[in-house]
Amino acid sequence: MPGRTGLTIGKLAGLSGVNLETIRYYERIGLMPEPGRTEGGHRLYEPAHRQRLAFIRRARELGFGIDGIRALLGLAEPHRRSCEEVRVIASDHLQDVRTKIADLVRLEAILAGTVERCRDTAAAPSCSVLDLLEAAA
Amino acid sequence: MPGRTGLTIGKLAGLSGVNLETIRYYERIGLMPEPGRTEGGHRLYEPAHRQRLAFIRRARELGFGIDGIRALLGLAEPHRRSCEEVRVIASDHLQDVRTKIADLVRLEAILAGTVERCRDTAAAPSCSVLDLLEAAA
DNA sequence: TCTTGATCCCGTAGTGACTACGGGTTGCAG
DNA sequence: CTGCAACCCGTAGTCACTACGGGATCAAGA
Repeated sequence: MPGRTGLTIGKLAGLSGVNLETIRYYERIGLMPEPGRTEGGHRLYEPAHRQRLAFIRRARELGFGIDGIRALLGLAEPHRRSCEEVRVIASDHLQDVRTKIADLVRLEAILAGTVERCRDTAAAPSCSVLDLLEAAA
Repeated sequence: MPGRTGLTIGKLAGLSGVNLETIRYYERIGLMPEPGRTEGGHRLYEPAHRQRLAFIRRARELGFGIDGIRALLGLAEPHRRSCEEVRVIASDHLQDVRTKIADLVRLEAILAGTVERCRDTAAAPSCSVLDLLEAAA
């Protein structure tokens, strides 16, 4: 009887660094397949599940959204791993990341300059941060 | 009877560039004070509301969260505008922004390198993006 | 004055990607 | 065989909105 093999969800969570509740969530939304169960109904995961979860985790760390990961997982199937399609998804995401960086860098310059002025005029009657926020558009 | 003055919520939304539903949301969560009403119950906004909403909008654009804005609004009261407290909030936020930038820049390097390799090996048997995601931890 | 159509009302539910809670069941070590 | 950790499931909460729906109100034109 091969029913004894497999990791419990808690063990998988510990090994993968993914929250237990998050694993169940991934199952609910169809990102992780339903694993086998013990007689009592506890989930039992096999190595393939662990690999898939690791893939998902790394993709999340790289900032891919759930839909992007779903697409990547589809393309990662052994038989039709179309590098071109994968590259499109990844470079779209790369573009998003670059846009976000540019936005944040602009923000950083504004905030840093304003906070710096604020420090200089610590005893001054007005606050440069509030001035920034209150300035007429 | 001074009940005629004021902007409707739609006008305020148009002038401020803040979504009408968002203005009502700000009122629900206590970020915007309740305005006066017409006899029929429509909101009527005065210049002070418009200024406060502009403040909120600019702070949101700078990435402050609702709680941060709430704190800033408290400190922006005319009598006790403590520049020091304001500076603390703003520089905390600045630190968050810098951390986010650093994370995204790391991400960008990984993605850009991988996508580039992917382009090079367009006809190769494996895909560098998938390799990245599938690599043993 | 009446009608029409734009605007506004309110409450509720949905978004993304989880996280937390609570009350009940199962598994396993001692 | 007992006790308690781990697991089950469904639901609700998070953040900062956005969308929807069915009804009321407003202002302008005929």
